[in-house]
Amino acid sequence: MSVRVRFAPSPTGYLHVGGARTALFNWLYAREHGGQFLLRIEDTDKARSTDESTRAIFEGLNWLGLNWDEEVVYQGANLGRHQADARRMLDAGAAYRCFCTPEELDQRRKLAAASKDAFKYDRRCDRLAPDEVQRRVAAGTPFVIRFRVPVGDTSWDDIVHETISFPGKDIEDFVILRSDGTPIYNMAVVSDDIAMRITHVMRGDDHISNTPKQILLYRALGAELPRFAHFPMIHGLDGKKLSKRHGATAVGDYQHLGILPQAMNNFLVLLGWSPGGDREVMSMDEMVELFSEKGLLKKAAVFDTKKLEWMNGQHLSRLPAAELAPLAAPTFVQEGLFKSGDPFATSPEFYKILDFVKERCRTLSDLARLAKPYFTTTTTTMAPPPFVIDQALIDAHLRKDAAVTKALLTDATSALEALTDWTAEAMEPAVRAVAERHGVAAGKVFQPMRIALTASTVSPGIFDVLVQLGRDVSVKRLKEAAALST
RNA sequence: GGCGGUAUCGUCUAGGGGACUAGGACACGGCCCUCUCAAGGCUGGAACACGGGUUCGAAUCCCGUUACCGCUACCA
Repeated sequence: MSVRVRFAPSPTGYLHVGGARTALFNWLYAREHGGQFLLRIEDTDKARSTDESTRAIFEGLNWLGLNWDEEVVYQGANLGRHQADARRMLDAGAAYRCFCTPEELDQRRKLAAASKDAFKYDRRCDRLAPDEVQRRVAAGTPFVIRFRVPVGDTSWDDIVHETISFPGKDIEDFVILRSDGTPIYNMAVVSDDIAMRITHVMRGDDHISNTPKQILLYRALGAELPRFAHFPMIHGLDGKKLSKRHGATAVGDYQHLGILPQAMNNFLVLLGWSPGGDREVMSMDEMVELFSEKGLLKKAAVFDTKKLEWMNGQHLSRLPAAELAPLAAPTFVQEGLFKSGDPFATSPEFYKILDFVKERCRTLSDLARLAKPYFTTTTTTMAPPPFVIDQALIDAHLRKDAAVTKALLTDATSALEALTDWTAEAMEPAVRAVAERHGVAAGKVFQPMRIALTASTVSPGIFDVLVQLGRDVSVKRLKEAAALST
């Protein structure tokens, strides 16, 4: 039978990195087995669910490239089936009506807590005489439907944990249908997973204690059991469950921080899974190729953004410019370097700039910042950004030892202008000779030149910068800087 | 409290009874490269939670303890 897995988030917030990791594992598992990866929105908690969250989940998944098969299933649309399944269990005697009110239950729970006893529903309503039950139903007394947990242990062979077992005595008769007729989580999930013909239920291990209940429901419904896999949680740096306190936790946050989707996936896939050996940086294709349930880990992992950034830098510098360009374009648009849809975003000129600076970047923001000085010609939608050197940089690099710096800059410029070949090979000896003539280290010329040419203390090798900028722009900037150096 | 899960450097992890003087990566420090910053190379510090077994031999298997995490709703 073909593998069918699903990612089933509730739309109560943005797509969390933990959820994204669960989605990724499911997606990878489906790809590994040539199966289907389905998406189900668990929107049965009307109070907390929002359309905005649903959209955010779609966006997050799309950005990560975790495309799903078939139509999205909205749990709320299946209310009728959930009720029918609960009803079926009631009719078959696997469940019973419970007339205890939430207030009564709450009180009994508190009582149990006070005497340090574990609270468990005492089944009093299951002992009601049939005619009493009928009388209360006829009288319109509100009731919930409770599942009658059978005696005996419930266990399963978990894909990541191997055998997990729960004694029947520790599972209470749980509610499957509320007094307003809506299903409780476990009921809805099982009903939907059966209807969607899910073969592998793979989720966070915070669902381990739900699993025996769900297994019981499958049995009562006469359905075949799926295989279960429970992935470890992702924690913050302090070892606690990842939350807002830890800063960015939504995948969208990382997208805006300039993280590449493949780097995000690569980082996430290593939280709870290992290909074995020393393998770390992988493309999506390699992840698909390498992924296997064999490497699934049991231990909770800590989300370390430092490593994510490093990972992003690795992907950034390995990606061919043509592939990087569409991912980077939105950041350049945001930085005002060209407008959305500008053909420049797919031009060889842009690719050349990207290849020129990408190696020294960790995020897309770094990329845009470092690339800016090389936007020297008009794109089809924007004029080149104004070239201005920060006053602080001028003071620190151009006006310190102003006389010397000015002479160095002027002489270097003349030497360069005299060159017939505008190549790094021709420039280097010429500029070094200038430094030598002034009796200073070559770096004394290079750094002011760097400021002059890029308005930054950071750039690729200075002669490569000169080549990239071209003769006219280079000479112009050099002369402007020399003028500033007084 | 009850039940369940987990336990290798600060973090992600390799390891599956002898290959372990426990390997790699991030982070941190040093050195090299070098015109800056990255990248890269070399290098330093840094871990098998504890206690019992089993075994000739345990990071690896078993038991217990401890710690941490999760669940314990007419939430999902």
